[in-house]
Order: sequence, then structure tokens, then C-alpha cells
Amino acid sequence: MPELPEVETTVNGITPLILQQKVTNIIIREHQLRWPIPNELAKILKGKTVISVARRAKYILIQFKHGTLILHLGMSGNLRFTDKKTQVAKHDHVDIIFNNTHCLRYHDPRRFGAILWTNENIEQHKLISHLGPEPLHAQFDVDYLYKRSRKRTISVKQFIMDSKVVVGVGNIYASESLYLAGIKPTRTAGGISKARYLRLCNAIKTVLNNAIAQGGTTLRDFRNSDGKPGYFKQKLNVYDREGLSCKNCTRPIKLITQNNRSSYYCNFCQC
DNA sequence: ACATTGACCTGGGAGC
DNA sequence: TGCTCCCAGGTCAATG
Repeated sequence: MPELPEVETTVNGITPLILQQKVTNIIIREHQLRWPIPNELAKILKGKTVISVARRAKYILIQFKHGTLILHLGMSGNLRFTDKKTQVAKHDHVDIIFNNTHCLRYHDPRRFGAILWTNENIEQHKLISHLGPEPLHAQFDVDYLYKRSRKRTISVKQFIMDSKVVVGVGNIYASESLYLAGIKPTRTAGGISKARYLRLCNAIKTVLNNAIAQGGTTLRDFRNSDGKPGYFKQKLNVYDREGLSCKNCTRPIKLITQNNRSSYYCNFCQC
């Protein structure tokens, strides 16, 4: 479910609600996510105050004085802020309770997500240290992308989805960015010109910014922290549109499989 | 260093 | 209705 815009939407939604608020308890109903949730989490966080909330790649980082709570939503996760008395639903695995009244409720049917604690410098953390630049930061530019791509033999779609190259470009927005840039997803990363990487770099930024402005994409079950869906789906040009008409040339959108993931593109507008 | 594949899970939809 | 099969927004770990 969540790509960068969905995580950004979630962070923007929860930040004003939990900033400077005190954790009074944590309830863990299911420990087994991608990795086990640490047993001592309640002990670690009880009585502690949130000092900042941030996003790095698709990780949500809730910072306390003595360390950082790392959350990942995996494929199917969401975080909602609600009254702690709200009826608990299936797959509501964790409640982080604030001021004994409200809670952040972590819901993740497939349990590919994660909730971890660290007291080391977050940039040094094993899950964070190897990550490439943020796509919306200035250092992610055409020079960087072009240089990193040289001699790479993988497809350009796999290349931009590699988190060591750039973070936050998942399966939906990879297809959308390549469409906007006019580049076929099967092209070899190392064989694409600098001029085309300029288009691609700009396309990635444009697509992600637009999706954030729309509150992310809801295909099936994404909900932001208020429980509302995202509205970017209406703006998708190729993803999930197999056989439908290309919005530019009216030819049917194609679906292919690359490394066991779906890729959608227009065979005429992208080359 | 790079490329490829399997693994982790549940639920929804298609097809029979 | 119910069974089986396939697919899904992520990404780490193991293997060549």
C-alpha cells in the first residue's frame, strides 16, 4: 500500500497530534511483524514525550530524548489516531497511548511492516544507513542519477526502485514517473542519455509532489491518519490501467512483468 | 559490487 | 456457496 506520498501524508497527519505529547502506555496484541516488536517497548516509552516526528524513505521516525521509534507500514499498514476506546478491529496490532485518552493505532493485515526501537544515531541504523537520497531533496538531481546509472545492466524501472539509488519510489510511482518522462520501463539503466535522465528526475519529483498534494493513492485499503483515503488514484496515467486508453495518444496501456512486479506503460508514448 | 530469487503474511477477486 | 489459484502498494537476506 504505502509509498512515499502515503507515508508523508501519514506523518503530516499525526505530527500535530502527538508532538510534545506523553506516552502513557503501549498495548501490543501481535508481536510478530516483519521482525518481532521489542518486548520492553512499553517500559522504554512510558512517561516519555515525543520531541519530533519525521520521515526517512518510507520509515516513520518518532523521536524521543533517549532514542527513536522506527515504524514501517510494509505493504498493507496504516496508522490512525483515535480515541483509545474505539473498537479494536482485526489486525489492529499495536496501540501507542497518549495522555491516557487517545492512541496511535497500528493496523497491518499482512504484517510486512515493522516497529523497532533504537537509541543509536538514526542515520547509523542498519535499516537507514545504506539508503540513497530523498527524491525531493536537491541532491537528487540529474548528475547524480546519470552517474549512478552508468554500467548498470538492470532495467531503468528496477534502477529507480532501488533504495540505494533513491528512496521512496515504489511500484506505482515508478510506472507513473517513467510515463511522464516518456521512457519505456524495460530500457537498460546504463544506456539512457543524460537528457533523458533529466526528464526522469523531474518526473519523479513532479509525480511524488502531486501525489502528496492529493493525500496519496488509495487503490484498495490505504487510509490516512483520519481514516480518509487518498485521492491520487484519479490522476494515475498508467498504473492499474491495463487495456485502458492512454490519456495522451488513446492507444491501450500495456501491462508486463518485470522481476515479478507489474509494470504499466504506453508503447507509443514511451520509448 | 551487482543481479536475481525467495521469503515473510493475509485478503480479495477470478474462475470453476 | 465454496474451493483453488493468483495477485497485491515493500525490502531484506541469501545466493551466484
